[in-house]
This record gives sequence, structure tokens and C-alpha cells, in this order.
Amino acid sequence: MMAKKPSLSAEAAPSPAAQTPDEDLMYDLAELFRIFGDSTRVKILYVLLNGEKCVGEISELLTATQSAVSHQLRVLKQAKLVKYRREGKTVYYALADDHVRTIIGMGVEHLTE
Amino acid sequence: MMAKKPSLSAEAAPSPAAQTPDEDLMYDLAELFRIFGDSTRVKILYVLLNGEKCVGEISELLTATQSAVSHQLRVLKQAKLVKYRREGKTVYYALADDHVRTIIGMGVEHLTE
DNA sequence: CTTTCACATGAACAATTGTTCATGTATTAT
DNA sequence: ATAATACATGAACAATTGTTCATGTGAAAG
Repeated sequence: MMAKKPSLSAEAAPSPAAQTPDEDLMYDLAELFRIFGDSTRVKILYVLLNGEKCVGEISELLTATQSAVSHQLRVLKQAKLVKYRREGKTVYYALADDHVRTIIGMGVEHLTE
Repeated sequence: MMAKKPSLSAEAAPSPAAQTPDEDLMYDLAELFRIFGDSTRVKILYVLLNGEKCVGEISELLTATQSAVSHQLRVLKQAKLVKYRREGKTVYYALADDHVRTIIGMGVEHLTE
């Protein structure tokens, strides 16, 4: 028989038919997606799909103020969605890993179908 | 400095150009992810991974009020992330398509790695 | 027809969030 | 040391958002 249970979490089996979703996981999931849920931040992630860029370049590409971009870069940094390296006065940001790429790709795919 | 808008556009490619991201696409992307960016809504989507459920079941599983769940189901419905069917007094909700499944899966994967 | 059940929805309030403005920090140049 | 450049950050304000409370709607039962 095919079991139709999600293989995502394995907690102590409560009731047969229905398990309440894990609070912490759900909260973290929502928190993760909330990062993508802002125009400025998706734009930043989007332009970083092509490789690292410094703050100045990013704010030019987005037509956003340097301050706004910096604030959002901090959010992305804290969420470990981007990494950065310093070179003199300039700070270069890049996508932290390929999950970001995949998630954005999924979103675009969903919208363009 | 004075970057001009490119006349050629191939915005849906896997590696988009290092140019100003398309406003509308970015807005829609953010809007899509914002739906996933709330605990109540991800929980709803999560329990629907197992198949369709009625509103009462959902609010029991989430330990949330029926009103709150109904409000969020409306948001999910408007975003075309869930579909529904009526059976007497009961309304059953289900995931609209597999994109939802995939996106949540990506999120969980990102968190558990 | 009236009641009850399952769900939907409007209003209002609190909480969260993103931007701007001003200022702070770090690095390089003069 | 002083200035200039590139970026970060705190405070405050407006806007958005999610919940609760109360009420409304549609369907089946009595």
C-alpha cells in the first residue's frame, strides 16, 4: 500500500489521520519565505543570480537608495541567503548557496505557467 | 552611470541579464512568496500536503480559530494556491497544484541542511 | 419556517515592516 | 590629521498585515 504521509518530519505519531504540523518548523518556513516576500529583497537576490555585486551596483540596478539596499542586505545576510566579502572600501555580496537560485526559479516557474 | 533600458528582452531565461529586474515580475514574485510567509498559511498548506481537508479539520489541526483559518484560506484561494469543493455544508480545500508542494519542499530542504 | 451547523466576511485593533533621514564606521587618499 | 568614498545603522513614521469579535450566508434537519 502506498502511504500518503509526508516524509518531512518524523515526530511521535499522534493520531492516525492527522498530525499537527511542527510549530518550530512552520515558523522557520514562514520566516524563510517572508524574506523573499518583499520586492526590494527579491530584486536584490535576482540581480545576484548573475554573480556578486557591490552595494552601489545593486542600488543602481534597483533604482533604490543605498540605505534601503543596505538595510535589506542586512536582512538577507542574517537569513544566510547572501554572503559578502570586503575589498577595500567596497563590499561585494553574493548568493549564499544554490537554494536561493532554486527557490526563485520555482517561483518564476509558478508564475509563468 | 546612466544605464539605458535594453531594447532586447529575454527575461525568463535561467540566467537573466545583469540589468534592472523587471518590475512586474519582481512584484509578483514577492507577492507569491509573501503568501508562504505566514505561519498560519504555511501550516494550512502543510497539512494539505496530505490531501484535502475541510475547514473544521484544518482549524483543529492548527489550533487556530475557524475565523482565522477562513480568512487565510481566502488569501490562499485568491492566490490560486488552493482549490475547494463543496459537499453539503462542508467545504473541502486542497492544494491547487504541485508547485506548492515543490516550493514548500525546497524551503524545508533549505532549512534542514 | 426556524434552527442548527459549517463556513465566510466586515470592522477594528495591535503588531510588524520598509522606507527615509540623519548620522556612524571603516578604508583610502591627500 | 582631514577629507572623501563606500557602506551600515538607529530612530521615526507610514503602510501593511493578521487576529479577534461579531455578524452574515448557505445548506441540511426538524
